Amino acid sequence: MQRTRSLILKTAAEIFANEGFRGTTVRDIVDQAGVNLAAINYHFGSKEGLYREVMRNVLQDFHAEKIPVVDLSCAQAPDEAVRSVIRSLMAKADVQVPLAIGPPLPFDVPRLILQEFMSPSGVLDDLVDCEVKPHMARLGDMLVPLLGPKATVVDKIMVGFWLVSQCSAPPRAMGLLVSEPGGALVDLMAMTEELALAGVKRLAEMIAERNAVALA
Amino acid sequence: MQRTRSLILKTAAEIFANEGFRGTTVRDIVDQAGVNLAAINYHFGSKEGLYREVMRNVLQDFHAEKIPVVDLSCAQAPDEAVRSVIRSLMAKADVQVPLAIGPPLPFDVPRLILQEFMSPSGVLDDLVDCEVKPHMARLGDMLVPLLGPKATVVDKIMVGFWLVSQCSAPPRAMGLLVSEPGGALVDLMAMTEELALAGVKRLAEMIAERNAVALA
DNA sequence: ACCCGCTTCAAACAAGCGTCTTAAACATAG
DNA sequence: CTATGTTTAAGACGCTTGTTTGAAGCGGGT
Repeated sequence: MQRTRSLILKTAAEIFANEGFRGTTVRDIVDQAGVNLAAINYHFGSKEGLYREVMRNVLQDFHAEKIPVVDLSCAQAPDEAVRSVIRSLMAKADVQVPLAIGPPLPFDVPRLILQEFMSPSGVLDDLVDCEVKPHMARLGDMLVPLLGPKATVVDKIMVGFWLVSQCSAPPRAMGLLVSEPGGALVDLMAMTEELALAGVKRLAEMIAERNAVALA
Repeated sequence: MQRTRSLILKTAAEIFANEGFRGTTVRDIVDQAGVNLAAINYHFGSKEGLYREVMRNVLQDFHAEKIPVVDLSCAQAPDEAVRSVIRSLMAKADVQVPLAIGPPLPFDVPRLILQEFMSPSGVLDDLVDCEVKPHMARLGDMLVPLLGPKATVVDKIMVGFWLVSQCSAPPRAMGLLVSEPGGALVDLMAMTEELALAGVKRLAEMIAERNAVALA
């Protein structure tokens, strides 16, 4: 039975996203998951092993859910495709957004990734090249008509990284105000979507422009 | 002589910005600062007290260095004023940028703040209203011509928060690629500046627009 | 029934954490 | 000089951390 295993994975992803790798304790995880303390080391070898597995799963879901958008709509309506991805990236358990593709992930994926960006654990150093970057490049693929034919893989990865950071940090920062009376509540997500869309298009333009002059 | 005290403050700010509050140990700080372990509790009472003091100092420098820009240039050339602030915000010890105003702070201020955004320590909960938000509002003041006369304090704070997050998360995320051959090295900061400028103006427009319809 | 591999459990482990204590050196001002 | 405020030193305090242990529980096959 792997019920305990998946329970740990689900709970750990949530807490890792909230507290980061170092800020999370294995006892927090097992308490919230309602499993035994030793289960983590039994199933994943160590806290690091669990973190690796969480990231692997996240990126897999990431991959599976985001890719369909690319092919179907980048021909005519790239804006709406990008918007779908942005909404997906912003999907969070306690801030539900209507999604164009697939069910929302039960935790804040970009936050999980951004936690790793902000204070790298060092655990994923050997995984980032073969796991993380390819998935980010997929996000950049969507903007290939904007990036131009000379876009490198690095360009696409950069766009993906930018997009992920964009969908987590700004809404989190601004979200600290929603408790205020008169604060922008419902339009926070809409604003983020608008800004991310405009920004990612502008970023793509700048990259395309740079590649053009580099060519000459 | 309070040499030890200021040495601790300087070193702590750096490590807090890199590792976050929880990821930082007092022994890391005293080792790197070359001072005695008991010095932290002597001068600041506790690790939390040190963290509070670091944040207080950061926000003061913040205040002192950013405000002059507002008055002198928001009349004719708000773009350049915003750019100055953006460059200041991006200032980092190991990524020097030419600054329009004042010397660069010796550590990554927006990163320090964003660390707190991403996984709140709970230490600053009582300070955020009377310390953090006013300073963020100052950043929003700069865009008052764009925000319109109906802009609330909350609007300005939101713009400030957005700007801070914008100057740390995206360049950090994209910066993970600069080691790659063919990656965008020098233009990373320029791109961030461009995107942050365009974004903050767009954000201000959206807020002004919302306030306009709320009025009607 | 039995044994078997897989899983769960409470308890304990060593190491690291923030903090506190006591002591002695050092500086500076009155 | 004395007196007061800093700084260093070394050690220990509980507590939390990630990890390990050995026994107990479980389910299926012969």
